Amino acid sequence: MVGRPKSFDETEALRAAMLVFWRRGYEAASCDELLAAMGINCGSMYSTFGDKRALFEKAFDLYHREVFSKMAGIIEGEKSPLENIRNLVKCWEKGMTESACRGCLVSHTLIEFGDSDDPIARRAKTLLEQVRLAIEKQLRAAKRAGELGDAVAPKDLASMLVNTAQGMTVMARAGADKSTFRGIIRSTLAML
Amino acid sequence: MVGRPKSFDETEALRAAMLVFWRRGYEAASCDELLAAMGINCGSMYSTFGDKRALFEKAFDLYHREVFSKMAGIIEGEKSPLENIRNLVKCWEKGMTESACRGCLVSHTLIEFGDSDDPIARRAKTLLEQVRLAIEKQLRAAKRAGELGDAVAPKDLASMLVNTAQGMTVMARAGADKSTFRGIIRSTLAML
DNA sequence: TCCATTTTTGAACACGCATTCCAGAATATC
DNA sequence: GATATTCTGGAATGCGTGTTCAAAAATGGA
Repeated sequence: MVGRPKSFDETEALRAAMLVFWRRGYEAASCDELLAAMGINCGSMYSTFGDKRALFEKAFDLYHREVFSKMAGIIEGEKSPLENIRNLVKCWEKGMTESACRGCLVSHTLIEFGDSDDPIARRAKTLLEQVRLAIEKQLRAAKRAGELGDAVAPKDLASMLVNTAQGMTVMARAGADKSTFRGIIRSTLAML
Repeated sequence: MVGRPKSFDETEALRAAMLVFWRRGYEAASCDELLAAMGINCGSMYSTFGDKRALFEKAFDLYHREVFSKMAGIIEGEKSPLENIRNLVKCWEKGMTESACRGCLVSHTLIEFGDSDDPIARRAKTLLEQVRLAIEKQLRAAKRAGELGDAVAPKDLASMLVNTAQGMTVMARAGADKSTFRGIIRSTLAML
């Protein structure tokens, strides 16, 4: 390989872009803002990632790998089924009270692209459904193990938990403070 | 007053615009789409409402009056405090399963304007906080009346209920079906 | 040192979309 | 019927923002 070497790390730039999309959503993230965060200029971005949309999809991939894989690991954790779900909820609390990027990129994507038949919307929907299914599976196991009352419907509860996570994205935009999130989490844990 | 009379009903046009904003959000609602729904053209719109932003604020007002006032009425209903809150949750279910415009205009507004110090964002935040407070008030009354267990924290539960409503806006964009919403509602009602 | 190759830089471009503008149309008053 | 006034239609405008492009810069190999 000959020629001028890249002056930036591709993955680091992508991560910086992901953080901007995470905070701002797709539309609101202007190229200027993205490029400033990535520390490169448009030429480099376009030759490396394609265009804004392609960059977003790669950022979405990264989010998928880093954030959702971590979540899947917690759901399929080593403790008892119910304890794993409780840990998931606690992990959400952490994300909402400690991280600078609060909320969820997937929620943003759904709000922005949800009513179109855009492929990225379908991906986001699938992702959500996978999480719901993983939670439901554990709740069923918890029920079998007697950790959960007979009256509880695993599917309903799983939908509700996913819904709670989505809600907190909006609440984060609403400027909800830490104590609000702690209250939401406390109430949620009270069901488990 | 002399001159050519308006060929459209102002309130009806505004309501049509509100429905578009409700479905699409502010940015995604193009002028073309708005004008088509309103049944007028840009000249009439600009002379009547100002510009797109002013139109949005008037639509937000209308939403505030029609949707949130109705909600406030349910919260301060005639039944017992807890029953009122249960009715509110059931009303949400109705909104998510029956209405063509699912989700909440306020949630959209928060997602789009939440991280700016835009006045419209502040209005949306205030609105949400008012609802939370109204719910909390009823939950306190319910607790005093012995309708609610001692372990329940009214503030936490109120935050959680508001959060649930916000979540369903995202879920609606995620194309969640009626049974999903019914499940969420069932799980929520199980706490009350 | 010179060439081939790839990346960087930032100004120029293109395009969509909100907005404006004005000629024409509809009404009330005189 | 003439005039003043207000509304309508749609083409034209302007602006913001994503995208392109060409020249300059940085490397390895001959």
